[in-house]
Amino acid sequence: MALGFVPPPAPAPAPFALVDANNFYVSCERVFDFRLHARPVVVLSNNDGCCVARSEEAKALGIRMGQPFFEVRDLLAQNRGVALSSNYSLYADMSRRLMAVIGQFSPEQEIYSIDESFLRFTGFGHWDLTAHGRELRARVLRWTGLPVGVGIGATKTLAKLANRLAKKHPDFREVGVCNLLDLSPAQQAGYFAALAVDDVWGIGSRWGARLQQRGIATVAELQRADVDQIQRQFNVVLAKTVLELNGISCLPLEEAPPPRQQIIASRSFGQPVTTLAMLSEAVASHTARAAAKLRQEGLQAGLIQVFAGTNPFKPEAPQYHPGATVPLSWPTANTTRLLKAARVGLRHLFREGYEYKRAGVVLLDLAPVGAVTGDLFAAASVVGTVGTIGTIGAVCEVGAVGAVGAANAACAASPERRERLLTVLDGINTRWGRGTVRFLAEGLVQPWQMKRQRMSPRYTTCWAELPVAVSG
DNA sequence: TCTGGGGTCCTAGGACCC
DNA sequence: TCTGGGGTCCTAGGACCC
Repeated sequence: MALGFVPPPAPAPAPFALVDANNFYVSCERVFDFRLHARPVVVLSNNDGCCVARSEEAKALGIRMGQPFFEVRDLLAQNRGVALSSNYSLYADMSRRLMAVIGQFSPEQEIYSIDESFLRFTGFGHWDLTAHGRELRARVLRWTGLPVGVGIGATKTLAKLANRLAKKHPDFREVGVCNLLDLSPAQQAGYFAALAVDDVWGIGSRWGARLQQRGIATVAELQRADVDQIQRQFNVVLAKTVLELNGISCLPLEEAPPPRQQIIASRSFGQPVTTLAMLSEAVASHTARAAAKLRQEGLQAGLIQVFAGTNPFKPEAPQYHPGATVPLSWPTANTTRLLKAARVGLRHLFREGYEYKRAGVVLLDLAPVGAVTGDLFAAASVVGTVGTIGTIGAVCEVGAVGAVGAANAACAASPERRERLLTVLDGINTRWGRGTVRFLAEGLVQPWQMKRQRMSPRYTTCWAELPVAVSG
């Protein structure tokens, strides 16, 4: 017997695209310096330590992601290669432009990283998404100068995989777009059988090796794997990956970034540090940087962790990697209070007799300003709670370079005045560059600062460093 | 001589409580 | 002689990402 009501077919789930720039940092540099074209180029990590971006020519020389620079210096020199320090002001600004153009191709966009963006195509049923992807690619190149790859699939994981094919596979590399929805199941199976399992988003080398031990070496084999068994032997994350490979969407598009859980600021030193005084300067500098980021995002921290470490690549030297956690007596975004707390943590963990190579701070227990109860005893604490970590009364040892008087005045002043001082300080540093006005505790000479000897100009964010066009 | 930095999530195990 | 069990919270460690 037929029922009177036939439910309408469920709408087809919306497909995803993943767009990302090729060799992003290198491509940013090439936009402004034609001499970098058609030769090996690498961009180095902080401290000019490792290669974190490589041009195709550099990859062809066998230079690996994350490879120490000193290992490839000669090889690069022999091949007319160029190594550049990373220029984050430039990359962040280029990223902003890139994301704006990509966002013109769907109202649903997730900015996933500095050079990657997901799009979702809800209600694009009648569109030729492959052509849409080609137009995106052409417009990004025209408007920003950056080459991108486009992968399209039924889930985020499949879109990521398609993006990989778009960049690597000869069938797609020319157009730079791979749309899995265009392929028959048999064609798709052919490509997936040729891809290694650790080409899948979320599967690194460790799990790749473990999967291989269990006879799962290719993407096609992982796609056919038993989900429950994967969940038991690995975890729920990998089980979701298997579902996603089968077109069942488990990872939603995150258009608004989830609330941040922590802010980390740390650096390796340009040269080893042995004294508490110098370590203290470095930690103060990282704390000030983390605090500025905290305010920029409208957050307060309830906890600060300080850590330091010796050089793990020198195992013959005594190793020490301590950390200390200091709770704030109430949440704050005030640099002076955080500096005081960080200093307490550092004094606690510091031991003589080690060559420190790195230090940093983590801000935790983050909450939006206003979401947490204010300090009931703020006014009284200047005199009333000296001795407790982070009380205002103990903070006034800290001045500021270039604004010493103001900083000290504000330190003892009302909460409103202290807040205003920090706003002014942040404004100056945003306008004139980080460190223009800084706290005395951060040090004047800063001999521990990282190496950065190969920086390109901040072509798009600094008036003094704009590229100049010369005729003739 | 020379080896980055900033994030997230999951799980296991211990502490603690009733 | 004999010593529970379940729940929650926290942390450390391990995995992943770019």
